[in-house]
Amino acid sequence: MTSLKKITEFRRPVAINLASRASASGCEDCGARHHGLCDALTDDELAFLARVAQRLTLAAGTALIEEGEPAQYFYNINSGNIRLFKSLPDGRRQITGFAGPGHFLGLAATGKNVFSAETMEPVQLCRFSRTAMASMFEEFPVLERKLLDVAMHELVLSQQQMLLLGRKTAIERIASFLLSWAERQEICAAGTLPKPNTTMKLPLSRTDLADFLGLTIETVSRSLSYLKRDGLIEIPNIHEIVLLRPQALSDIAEAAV
Amino acid sequence: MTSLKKITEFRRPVAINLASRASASGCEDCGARHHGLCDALTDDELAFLARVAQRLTLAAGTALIEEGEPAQYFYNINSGNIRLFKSLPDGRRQITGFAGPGHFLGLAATGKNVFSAETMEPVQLCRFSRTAMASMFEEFPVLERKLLDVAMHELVLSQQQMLLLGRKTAIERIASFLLSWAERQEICAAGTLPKPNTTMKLPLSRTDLADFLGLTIETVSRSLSYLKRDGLIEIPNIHEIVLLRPQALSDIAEAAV
DNA sequence: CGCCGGCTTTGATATGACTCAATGAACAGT
DNA sequence: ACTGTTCATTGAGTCATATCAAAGCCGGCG
Repeated sequence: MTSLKKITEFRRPVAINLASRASASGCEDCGARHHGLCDALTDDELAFLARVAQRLTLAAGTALIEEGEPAQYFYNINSGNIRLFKSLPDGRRQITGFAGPGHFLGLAATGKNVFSAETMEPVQLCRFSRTAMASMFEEFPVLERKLLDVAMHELVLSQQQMLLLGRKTAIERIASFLLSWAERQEICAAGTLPKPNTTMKLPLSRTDLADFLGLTIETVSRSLSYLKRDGLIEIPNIHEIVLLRPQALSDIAEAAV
Repeated sequence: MTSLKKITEFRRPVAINLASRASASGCEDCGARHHGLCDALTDDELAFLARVAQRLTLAAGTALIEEGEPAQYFYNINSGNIRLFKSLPDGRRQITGFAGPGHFLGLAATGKNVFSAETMEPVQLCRFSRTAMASMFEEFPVLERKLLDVAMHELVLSQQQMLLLGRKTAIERIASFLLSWAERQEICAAGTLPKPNTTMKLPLSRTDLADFLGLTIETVSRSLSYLKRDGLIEIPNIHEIVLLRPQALSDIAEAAV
């Protein structure tokens, strides 16, 4: 299949959400509801996936993709969260996104990884070799359409993040992040606000938060304290946040005038 | 075609490079060499494109896509450059990318635009209606594969830009930009440096540059002056830059230690 | 229980980039 | 050539965030 070969040759590493229904990979939560992005996979597709996939469990803090290394595998996450990032030689780090249950980490079949990925907690995932991936696409060309949709969704998120990193103040970044994280956790529908007093989990360290928002941990901490003092949020513990006044957060996030 | 309908419903607005060879749209330069990303279109594809496309010429400064407005068309650029950006209510603006000859601006067939686009100079382009686009995909499903490739390439660029916006200093941003712009202009192959003393066109105002790099025009100007003083670049006129010492620029851009 | 080590919060100071302001250069129209 | 307009450069001062430093908190483990 020369045309197939071409695809894999040209495909770049990238993090996308396959939003597979369930699971070949055994994940109970990988419904199409993830990002509401594309249809669930068919049973045929799932069965095929089950045959070519390799299941793995990784401990927290495992580096599964390293920038600059040859890209060898595709991953589909079942449970747990992964951070994706790029680094500068002097150690500065920018987290470019997160991948959670249902997300898909596609790698260049040839070429090198252009970002790194580490598990933030114990992670269960399915790994596909280059050839398994290729045969999957051959078997189900419709997958490409689905991948295209999710890749485009990722691009939309990237553009939002560029606006945040390039033009928003520290407090605006924090407010924006909290709301977008709520959307990501499907606490609220895309484009809507969560209800007041909604509690959400936040499995990120302050360092992760800082590296995602282009700030320092001190500034992150100060901004959160500020929001807390003003009664917009509550922080019962380090991994939970209560959104007391989402509308007020939104006003800050979008710099409403 | 229900499946086709679904695609268009879910497709998000996004700027991608179709890298069409040339053209239905009459562009002499739209070779596959653009980004070296995917194969040229076949003659069949080009002929089909010619039938469904609508050719337009736009004056410099025309707003062709506005964030929040309903998305109606797909565009394929023949000549000229377009800036893509997002804005905050108070006027702060972040340019998220540029689209030049051969690039493709895809719009959600339903839904709203998530970014705005304006021509930076006179632009010739082809416009496709939602239905024309849909029939094109129906006719040539392989287009989706190509779009997937270019969407992934755009994601790679976005990730680079996030690192730049979140973690680089002003001078590093300028140096990075100059080199990536050279790559974009195909003055050098991806991943390589241009030859010393290479001259390149830079059809951006300082304001565009600032809004792309998350800086102010003053800081952009100062950083360029600094590079000029140190003999890394030459600025014969506002729309041209000579890269005297690309390696030195690269050392700054990548924060080599 | 109590000490230790890592992470977070808070405080004090420094600084890179922004803001405000003036000057300079390029260009269009008269 | 002159004038007005717009955009770019340069300078001076300010401010938001980074950096440096010191507590505070919390979980693990002896």
